[in-house]
Amino acid sequence: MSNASPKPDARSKLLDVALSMIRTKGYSAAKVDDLCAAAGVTKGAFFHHFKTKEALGVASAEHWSEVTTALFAAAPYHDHADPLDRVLGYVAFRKSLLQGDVPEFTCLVGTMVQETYQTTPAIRDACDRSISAHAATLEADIQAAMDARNIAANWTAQSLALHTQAILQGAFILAKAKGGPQIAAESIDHLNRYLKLLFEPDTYRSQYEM
Amino acid sequence: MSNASPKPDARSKLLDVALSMIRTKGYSAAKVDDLCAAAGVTKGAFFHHFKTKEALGVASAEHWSEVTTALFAAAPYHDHADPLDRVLGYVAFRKSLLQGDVPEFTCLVGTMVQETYQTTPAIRDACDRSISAHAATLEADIQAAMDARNIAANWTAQSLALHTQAILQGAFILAKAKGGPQIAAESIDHLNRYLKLLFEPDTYRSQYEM
DNA sequence: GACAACATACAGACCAGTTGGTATGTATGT
DNA sequence: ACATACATACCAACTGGTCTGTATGTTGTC
Repeated sequence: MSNASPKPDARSKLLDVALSMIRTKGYSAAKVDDLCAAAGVTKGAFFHHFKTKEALGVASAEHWSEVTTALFAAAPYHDHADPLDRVLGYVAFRKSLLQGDVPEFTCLVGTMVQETYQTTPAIRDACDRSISAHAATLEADIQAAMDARNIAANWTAQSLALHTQAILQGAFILAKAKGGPQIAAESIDHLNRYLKLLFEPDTYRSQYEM
Repeated sequence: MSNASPKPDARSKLLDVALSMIRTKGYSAAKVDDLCAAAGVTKGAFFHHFKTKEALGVASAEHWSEVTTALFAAAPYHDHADPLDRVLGYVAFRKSLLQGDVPEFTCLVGTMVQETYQTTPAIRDACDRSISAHAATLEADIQAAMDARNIAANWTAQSLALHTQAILQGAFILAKAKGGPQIAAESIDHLNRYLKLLFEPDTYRSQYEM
């Protein structure tokens, strides 16, 4: 999967174009000819690198994972000493990503899984791996925050990590329906509020007087 | 829109089939021929009732609104005297709907808007109307709950109502990725917890000892 | 000269939409 | 009571374009 090939050409151009086009039009509507034209390559090149269109779907999800993993690994919120600050920093970072047009900040795998979960198990599984791996990076900080505060709850760090992903995915759907990121930002604010209520209810309530 | 015609045939069969097939495969992958075969009608009938496939998409969203409006109007949670109980009852009702296979409990318009928001404004707008109208029914109870408890917050009833919809839409995406409703149910549990923390923090905390 | 990385052209299936019909009912006039 | 005109609902076959995938050729590199 991870190759140090020094000449990124047709394959990576196709993958980059796929990330953009599938987020814009969806997987089914992103036709092979469209992808080739947008990438500036021919169909021969496409089927040289990908056995089928489905294989491109799987590879796109894996490429998405690599791109986003690098993005989040480089983000500054990891520097906080307190794990809760890292969790809240993650949420703030997600909010800061809501820039540009809707296709630019929405999630490839969340889009793709909706079209493929019943018909194309290979793509669904690739999307699941991408979401779950990302949530796992957050789960570690959530668990550390729970341990640091001796929180004994009837929910798990994993379920909360996945819940944050659900909120983000749902926020993207609303942003698509409403044509802009504002409603998504408000949903992320609610997520931030929930996390503070869970981990620091007293501080939060005195701060906001509810 | 609402007609009391006593013999609706091909048109309503096509709409019912569309709700099911689009939720299963998505809008693009639901081909006109597939829809006709599943509905037991011919293509001539299809294009007699719908000028284009896009028109079917719009009509499907409107049909979805009618079906779901009736479902929620008949649900028992409206009977509670306390508006907060109605809100929490709504959430519990949503959780109780997570039955059967994934295509049976997921949302048509949330699925469809992801494929159409950039390419087909008429469908995107129909999806937005469906989501927003549903959220508005919840917003009234949220506002009443805020008034009843004199809650002065830096969030609005509308943003919270839409946030619940975001969580549900995102929960559906996770259910699709993971192949079952369990993770969606856990996300709805988090939503329930958030609402209790917002509206009844003291009761909630003594109850669950966090 | 073997192999990878392309390009070109095309096959065969698929697909949205059209055409030209039929069956049935209904409004109107006489 | 019946004829004419018209509207609605539907059907089967077809059209022209689109789509994924293939077959074959070319070029650069080790």
